[in-house]
Amino acid sequence: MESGSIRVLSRAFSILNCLARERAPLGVSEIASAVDLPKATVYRLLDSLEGERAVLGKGGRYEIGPLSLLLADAYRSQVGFADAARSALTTLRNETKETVHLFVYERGELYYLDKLESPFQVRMHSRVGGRASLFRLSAGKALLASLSPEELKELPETLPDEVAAEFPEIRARGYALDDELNEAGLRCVGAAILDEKGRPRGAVSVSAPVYRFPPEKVEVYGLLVMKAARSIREGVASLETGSHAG
Amino acid sequence: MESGSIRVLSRAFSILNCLARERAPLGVSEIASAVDLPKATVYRLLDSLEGERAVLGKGGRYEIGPLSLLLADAYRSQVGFADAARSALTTLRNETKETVHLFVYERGELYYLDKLESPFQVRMHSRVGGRASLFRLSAGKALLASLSPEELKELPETLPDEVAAEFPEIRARGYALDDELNEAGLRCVGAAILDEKGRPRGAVSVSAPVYRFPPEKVEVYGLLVMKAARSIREGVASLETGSHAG
DNA sequence: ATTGTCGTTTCACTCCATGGATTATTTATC
DNA sequence: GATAAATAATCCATGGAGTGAAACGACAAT
Repeated sequence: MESGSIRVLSRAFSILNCLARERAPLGVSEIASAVDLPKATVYRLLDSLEGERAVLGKGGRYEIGPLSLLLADAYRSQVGFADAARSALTTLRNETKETVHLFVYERGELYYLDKLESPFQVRMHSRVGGRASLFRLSAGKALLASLSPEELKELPETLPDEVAAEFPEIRARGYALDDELNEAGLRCVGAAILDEKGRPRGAVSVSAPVYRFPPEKVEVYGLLVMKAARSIREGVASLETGSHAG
Repeated sequence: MESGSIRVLSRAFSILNCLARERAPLGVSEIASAVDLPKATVYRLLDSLEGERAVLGKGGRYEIGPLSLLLADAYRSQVGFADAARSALTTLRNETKETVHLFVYERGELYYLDKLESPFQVRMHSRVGGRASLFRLSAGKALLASLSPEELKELPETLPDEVAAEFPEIRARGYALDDELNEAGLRCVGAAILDEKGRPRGAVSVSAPVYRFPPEKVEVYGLLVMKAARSIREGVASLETGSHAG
């Protein structure tokens, strides 16, 4: 249990997280057993959440409600580069014809902010809004390589040595490479999005199955990813530490 | 006060709504006065919300957190046509070079689901996730025109006669027109997105200032909007009443 | 008809959120 | 750099608000 956590709230959010995971309308009993709470309690919480439009009740079945859109839109505008990144991502996807990801870095953690799928149908089970690994993804490693030593020490998890060993190479190239580290048969390159002070705010990456992503393409895609990262930074009026929305 | 509403929850969500409105980091005191609650209470709620990643605390200032992304992504996938619509929206925007909106219809209410801005810089103060008027927007009227008489009676608000009077025309054309009704100097056309049973699930619209949207273009844009609505429907594997995500 | 399941409602109990007061910390002013 | 003002963070006695077992009603399957 966290330090200051109001029980009703953590319960309510565990229901929301449950609904977000399932992505399908669930009944009260299903939810109750999933979050391990009495039916009556879950029912009351759902009722209350529905009043806030955080969930949507459809004849006894519940799902995530439209309030989420409002909040996510606000979050995106706070991040600052989310909107500006859309066109850069589109370009990158069109240039590579592969799946591209946008990440945002918040308080030592990396989150999927957006993605554009490859036109080829290949499963990539990344989920927008989910937490991403700083150590296993190319985007994460590219981001870490641009942190100061002090910032590296403040990370929630300790930095593995083998990741730190890659930093000189990443800094020299400008992008990070991930060779089937995260997932077998998948290769990706990622670059950090830096603000005006050189601090990382997020990252971009291109991922593809190795059979479409041979070693000789690494350099090509690497440069494209860097170009995208740069254009995202430049496309934003201000990427100051306290970026406000217009 | 709603029927079954847990006080802590409605307070927590009023804080989230407040942060979403402001779109800038706020201090505890600012929030407390905005939502009219004691500072200590707001502080505790923020602390708890931060633990859930629903808000993000940055040195005494708080903003919406990344959990919103996860929830919104789930909501989009539940809606079913949100992802499929992206490419149809892009096409529509490129064809018209004007701002296009995507709406979702839920329980008698219309919500902004997505938008693509015109390359021309004209302010259109729509906010993704916000509620949209069923009676004043072309998209709303197009949607209403495709509802059955029984469904029309179940609407949260009573249908104005002048709106109902437009239905025959809208049904004949296949799209609805809004002549500066919603906002002076703004014209838009909208079409409903129907599922396999002919029930409306959402709508698409094109909006432009009248000086770029003369009467002779209404028919052209109207047909394009209809084409987009149709392609969104067809782009979705299943738009059944209980649409699940893959 | 019967049984089982699930959503909904009830209500007495008690636990937990409450908020005024206090302290710590940061920011502004001279 | 000392003082003051504002704000964030902490504490704790209190009672009202959330709790959940149980009962009810609706529906489906057998």
